[in-house]
Amino acid sequence: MVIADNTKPAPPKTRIRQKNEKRILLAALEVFSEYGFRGATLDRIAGAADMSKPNLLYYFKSKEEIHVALLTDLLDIWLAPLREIKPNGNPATEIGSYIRRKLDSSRQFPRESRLFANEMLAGAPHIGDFLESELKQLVNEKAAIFQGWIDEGRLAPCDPRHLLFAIWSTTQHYADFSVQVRHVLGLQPGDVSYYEEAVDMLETLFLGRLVKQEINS
Amino acid sequence: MVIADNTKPAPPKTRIRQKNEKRILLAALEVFSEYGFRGATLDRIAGAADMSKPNLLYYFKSKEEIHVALLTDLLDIWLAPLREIKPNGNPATEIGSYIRRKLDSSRQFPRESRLFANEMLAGAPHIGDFLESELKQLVNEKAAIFQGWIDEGRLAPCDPRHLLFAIWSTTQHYADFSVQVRHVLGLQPGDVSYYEEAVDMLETLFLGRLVKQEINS
DNA sequence: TATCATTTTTACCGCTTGGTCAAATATCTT
DNA sequence: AAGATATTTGACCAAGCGGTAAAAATGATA
Repeated sequence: MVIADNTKPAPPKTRIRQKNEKRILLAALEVFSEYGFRGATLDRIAGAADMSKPNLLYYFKSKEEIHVALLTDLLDIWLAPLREIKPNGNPATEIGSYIRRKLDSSRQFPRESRLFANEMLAGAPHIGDFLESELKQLVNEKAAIFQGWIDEGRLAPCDPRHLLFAIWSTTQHYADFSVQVRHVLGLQPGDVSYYEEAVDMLETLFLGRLVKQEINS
Repeated sequence: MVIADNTKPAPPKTRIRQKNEKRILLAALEVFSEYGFRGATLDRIAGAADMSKPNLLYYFKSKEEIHVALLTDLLDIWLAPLREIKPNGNPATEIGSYIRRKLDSSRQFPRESRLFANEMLAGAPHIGDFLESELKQLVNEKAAIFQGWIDEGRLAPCDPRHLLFAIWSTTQHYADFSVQVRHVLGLQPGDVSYYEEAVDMLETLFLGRLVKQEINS
């Protein structure tokens, strides 16, 4: 659905404009995701985009406008894996592939994930509305699917929303806390060889049985 | 072990000094945990401590000194639950109580958790050393315990370090992403009634069996 | 109460910040 | 090539930044 925007008529997208807006957003993503909104500076973003600050402000009217543009793109990326969960499949398949999609997303869009994390840590000042409307609704929708499986005895009784929290946190951890992961595992920056181990671990955790049952003495 | 510090002789801790240092650290924790190091300002911290900026700088020589003081306290809090894992117990008990300790910590020290998260997101510029020495060593030590259980067949084969990642992320999520949790669950700020559900979920996840086995057609 | 050390305030500094403006330059169209 | 348009630049500004210096106020001590 395209909403007719009755704001200022958007300037025509020339070749140069398209290229430079992309460059700016990429640079801003890098800086915002590392330092958060307040910690990021236009000078730094302009520097990362290899562009003068007034030139940058020719394409985006303010720091906030850049941030909003990034967050807007981000929300689609963030929601996409969740939207794909279908009620038809069986729990193991659906949850398993959701985990893989989220893990893929962490690997492919680590900076977007950190941007999102920064926004959460700051108390979601820009996307609070999104959280309590769009996200909440989608979560309830998908939670209903899980609840159906629970009622059918195919899933252990639990609050599906907390199950979603667990999937989000474990998968996003590899993007948001990548420094920690790298240091503990002894990996170089950019090395994503943790991926297979992570998939194995999370499948064992969510789909298998981690701890064997023991008969206590 | 107390190390003799050959730095400037520390000023005597008067009543007033003790009280004000505490006030400053508390205010700084609030501000740093919300905006990160770069996004936090001395004016804001001074304001939150209800104190003039020069007065604040009378107690701490620089913004960095306050940050370091906070991070130092933080690391003890962060490591404490991990240190308690003992090789004697059985997997379910040890992992279960570790989860509960971490979840308690998230509930009791949410700002410390967010401070830590902010430092990670920024690439751990101040505690990188800690990560690749003290933390890495402790993780390896505890991972060896888990590995022992795996070898004995009491724990599913997996990389214990990734198991630790999963525990960290799921428990810290309730502090770091509390805005999201609150919005999705429809809770008021400060409402920690999610706690029991979270414990249940995580125990089912880590100690029980989430998904029932099904015979595929 | 006089003396001294501690604490607080006022005024300020140099630098960085987000952002503006007009002029200069490059690009597109005819 | 000329004119219109889109882009880039350099000079600038007010506010905010981390931090300093010195005086003023407060507290402890004798």
